[in-house]
Amino acid sequence: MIDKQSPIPIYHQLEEYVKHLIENGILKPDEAIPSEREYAEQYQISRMTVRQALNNLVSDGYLYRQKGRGTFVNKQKVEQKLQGLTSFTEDMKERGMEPSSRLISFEIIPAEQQLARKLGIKENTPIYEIKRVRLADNVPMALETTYLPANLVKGLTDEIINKSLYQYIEEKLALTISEATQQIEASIAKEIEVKHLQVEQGSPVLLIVRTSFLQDGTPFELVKSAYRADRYKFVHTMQRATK
Amino acid sequence: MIDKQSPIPIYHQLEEYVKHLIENGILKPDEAIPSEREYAEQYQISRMTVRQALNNLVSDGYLYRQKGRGTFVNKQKVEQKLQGLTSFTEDMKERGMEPSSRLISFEIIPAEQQLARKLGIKENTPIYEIKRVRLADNVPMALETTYLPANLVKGLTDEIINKSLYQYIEEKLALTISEATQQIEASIAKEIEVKHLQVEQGSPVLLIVRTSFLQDGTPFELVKSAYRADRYKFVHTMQRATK
DNA sequence: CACATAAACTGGTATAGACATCTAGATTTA
DNA sequence: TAAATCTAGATGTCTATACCAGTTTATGTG
Repeated sequence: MIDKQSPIPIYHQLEEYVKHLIENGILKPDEAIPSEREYAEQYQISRMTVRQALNNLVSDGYLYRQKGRGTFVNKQKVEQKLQGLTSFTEDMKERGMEPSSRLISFEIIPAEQQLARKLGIKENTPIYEIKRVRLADNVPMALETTYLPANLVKGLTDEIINKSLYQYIEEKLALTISEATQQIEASIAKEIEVKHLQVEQGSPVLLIVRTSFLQDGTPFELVKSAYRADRYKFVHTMQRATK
Repeated sequence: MIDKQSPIPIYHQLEEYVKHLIENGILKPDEAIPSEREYAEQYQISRMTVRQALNNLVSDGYLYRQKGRGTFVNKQKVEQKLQGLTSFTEDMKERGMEPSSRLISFEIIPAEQQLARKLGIKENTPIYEIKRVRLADNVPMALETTYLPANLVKGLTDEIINKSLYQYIEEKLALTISEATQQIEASIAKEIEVKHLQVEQGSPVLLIVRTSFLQDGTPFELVKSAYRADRYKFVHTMQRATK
């Protein structure tokens, strides 16, 4: 199991071995693993070397320690999943629904001041504005408006939009979205939302404004969505920063 | 600088000291810090202890190492910040407002079915229920209800609640919250919210339900908050998972 | 001056041992 | 029986040392 002659560091070998046991369910969640001294004894290695291996697994979230008790296996992270940064399409599929779209409008307009600022471009720079009703299992779920700087995303057609905009962006344009910020607020459906979402006047809606950034930090798109509050909850998971 | 008699571990003292130098710009990005052997010599501590301190700073992103060259200061991450996992108090301070609370009720009740399930306890297990109006700059911002299993958090008094619940939990009880999931939805203010948030009937509110987990995955608290939609937007940042 | 080589650094890996602190269970004591 | 105490074993901290493997710099040598 542990080869002291190998050029691969011992701590790394042990690390991979224990990780393997966890990922294959041989060590179960909340089960105590052998103590540091046991590992050291069994493989005839130093306890500090064992600690180096286990510490790495702790910081990777595979294990947790309890002083005086032992070291235990963590529950398999439900999902490393895309921490919320998903497209509508991905999001709905995740929820077991069938996503679709209905294009309302698609045009090139000059960016008004606020929009220009958020997209990091000059005022009146041409941008695409795409308005769509987003459906899940053929029921209106959200009214979505996407803004894209025209210079970054050239040659957009309504055909592309109807297929997969994100796929086009990632594969054809070779642009990678690495980060996004979202603002989420509650509001009352405006007239256009009442109409397209088929809700009563005075109904609540969840407004989500997302700005996405490329790897170099360039703002890339801005999406404003109004979700039917009776059909959609925004769900996400967060980790606490290790102070 | 380093006090060997202190009950605070030496590596932690050194860690805090170097972190301080970085955060205050005394050590600049890409600047090499003293070598491990220099630190060891200067403070008369073992090199392994120095390594423990520096390793922590490396995994926290403050430093990076280059074999044979040295250890260097990382560019300050645009945001180290608590990725959204903040208390109301922290959140409001971040926004430049002065947080405060008004206790509405504080009692021990048996957990009803749904609550029990979400907290991973048996039905009718005693739990604390704490209802508070949360204020920012003395204006009602949210109505918040916190549920805590009584067996996990013993000896809670309204005095503690009025100071800092989280501080009490982390410092006195030595419990660390590592993860949380949130559900965010839009709704219309209910009667109790109309009353305490001082809004009109029919006003929209942002409902946030957060479940927090300890390091071992035990559900620890459930917080239901209703925010005034006209005063509060939920903001967060996400990274795209590296597939 | 140009170039190879050696020396003097750097961080990376590993050892063996010591003592501290915390936990859980066994044992003793009131 | 119940409470207090002890103890074995777990992780946490720390030391002193050794050697390895890269990188840089000084030192010679042609």
